Amino acid sequence: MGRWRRPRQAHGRRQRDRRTHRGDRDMATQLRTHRAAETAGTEHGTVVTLGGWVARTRDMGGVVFFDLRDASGKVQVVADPDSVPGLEELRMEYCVRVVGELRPRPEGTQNHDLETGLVEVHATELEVLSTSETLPFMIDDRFDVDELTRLQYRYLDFRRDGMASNLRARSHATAAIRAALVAQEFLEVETPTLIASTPEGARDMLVPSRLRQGSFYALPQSPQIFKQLLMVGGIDRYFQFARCYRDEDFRSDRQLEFTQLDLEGAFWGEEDVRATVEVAIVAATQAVRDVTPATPFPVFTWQEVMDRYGIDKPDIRFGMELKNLSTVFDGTAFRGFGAALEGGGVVYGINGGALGLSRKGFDELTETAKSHGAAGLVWAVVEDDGSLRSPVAKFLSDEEQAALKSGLDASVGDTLLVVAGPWRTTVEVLGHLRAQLGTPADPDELAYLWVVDFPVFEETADGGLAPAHHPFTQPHSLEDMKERPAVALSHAYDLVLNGTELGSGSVRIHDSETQSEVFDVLGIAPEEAERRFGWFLQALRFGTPPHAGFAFGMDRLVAILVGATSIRDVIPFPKTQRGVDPLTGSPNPVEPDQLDELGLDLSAATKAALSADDA
RNA sequence: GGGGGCGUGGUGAAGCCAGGAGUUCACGCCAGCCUGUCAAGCUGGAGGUCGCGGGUUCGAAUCCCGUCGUCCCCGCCA
Repeated sequence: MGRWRRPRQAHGRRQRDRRTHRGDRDMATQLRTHRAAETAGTEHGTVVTLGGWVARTRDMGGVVFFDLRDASGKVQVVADPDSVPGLEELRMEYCVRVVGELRPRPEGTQNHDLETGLVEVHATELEVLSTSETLPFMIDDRFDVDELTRLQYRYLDFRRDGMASNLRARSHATAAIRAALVAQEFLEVETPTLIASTPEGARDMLVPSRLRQGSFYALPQSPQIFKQLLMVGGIDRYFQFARCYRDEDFRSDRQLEFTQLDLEGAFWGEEDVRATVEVAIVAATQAVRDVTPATPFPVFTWQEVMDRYGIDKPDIRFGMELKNLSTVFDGTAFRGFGAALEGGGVVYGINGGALGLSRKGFDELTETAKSHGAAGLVWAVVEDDGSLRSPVAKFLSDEEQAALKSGLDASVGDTLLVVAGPWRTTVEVLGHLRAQLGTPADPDELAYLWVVDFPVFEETADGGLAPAHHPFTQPHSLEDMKERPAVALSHAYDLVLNGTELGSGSVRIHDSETQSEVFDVLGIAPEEAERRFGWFLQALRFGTPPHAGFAFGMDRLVAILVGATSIRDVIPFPKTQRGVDPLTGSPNPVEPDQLDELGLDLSAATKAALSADDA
């Protein structure tokens, strides 16, 4: 151990300092003996010293109450202004130290909404440790505050119960995962955050090099290659809470920098990965929610979730599954369906339940469907007499209407939504509608699931094929990949929770021969592969063990576990949608000298924009 | 890159559609009263360039155009 010793803070008891017992009143003064929440279990009559913030003052004239809040909770302090100087000057969020006797509250004045509501501290001494300016917002979750203001004063936001408990939840989840993995003999290994840029994937965050001007580091989008090198190096089981960086546009569940639990194991296949990730997820869920999700999590193939839910990250807390109605409309007179079927397409539908939509509502749904690529949307409402009210009812035979109703298990009042077209587009359109219309019966339910057997390629906007995962993913079959790329599958898998993709992983390619061939099929020329990944291909030539791994987003996981609508609520200092930290003002322009040192010069347009901002 | 919501004393909102004096509500702030409150209560007070710029109008927080900020969504995120 070094010579720095930290006072032990566990259970709120500060390690006793010997000098206090000698009666020193200077630096050795014990600033507090108890934390606020501990007063509930402390013997009446004890003289306690508390340190914390003035949450609320209630000045009755002859007697003053205030709530003293610290990290553990709150306790009421009561005092007589004649005997305790400074009491009437107290304002919200003053930081104070209070000495007083712990007493039971008089009969009838207990506060059962407060954990410490049966006691109160009768103050004999009050010291204002520091005062507070008028607050920009109330330290009280009952008041909604604009998020920008919260971010500008994030340190005050932390004093509010919501953020404080989110930060605790995150810490507990992290600690639980670490403990669970260490118990399974995983090694926590750090990997660099200044690495080489590779063009594929998300946009890299770049850091200019001073020692090699004109060259740049990239911040990692993930520790992918490094953890594979650890496997080559015989580390066997690796994990890391890895900060990752992707310079793409923001969403409520996306930030420039985010944290993944990254793990990898040697001599592993898919089942080993799933079992281990489940251990980590269960540990985190228990730590935050105090519930134990059933394991193993359900496993779906990609094909199955697309066909049943129209999305690769389904929320299965509610039904409303997609149904293939193609056979129902085989030979139909309705051209909207008939043309799609004749063109090799499909007809799928969902039962939206009792939506009670107006004509305008249906128009909006139709717009949604079209914006996701549908030619149109057919809707039908089951009337009291069992007939269908629909713009296209007159084109559908009685048999087709009956089969539509039975195919979607429709009851009176249900709204049926039907889309026709190419399979992929059709299911995705319905998947969006399902996600928009469906509501889980129990919003607290946690529905974890695996999606496996992703395709190797996915279709791009211009009809071409692009790799769906990173190029180190093991395909099911190299032959399929070459000969039937559109349907070839890979050993890639996702973990999904309540309609959110938590993370993904894969079985990796572990020999350079296969890796080279995959690069080739992915359209990366041998020379290019050698130039960019030569060192990695070289590493694979030294007896690489089969290995597989996973990474999931801690921000997303904790956000869902605590019920936050945005990961910003579980990130201490997040950035706004424009990538700005309103508290510190990052990113900011730098001095010309700094740029010179890096061999950089800003474009004329950028300089002009900067000086315009200054003016 | 595109679509949408929002921007009004320190804070949160209403006012905007249908133009007529910075009007209102709650919290906070300042002063006073009050001995059992706990989002204390009562009385009084201070505090705003209605994000910014332009336009329409006799007159703009309100209508129009632009711009900035923020949030949500599409694209993007191997």
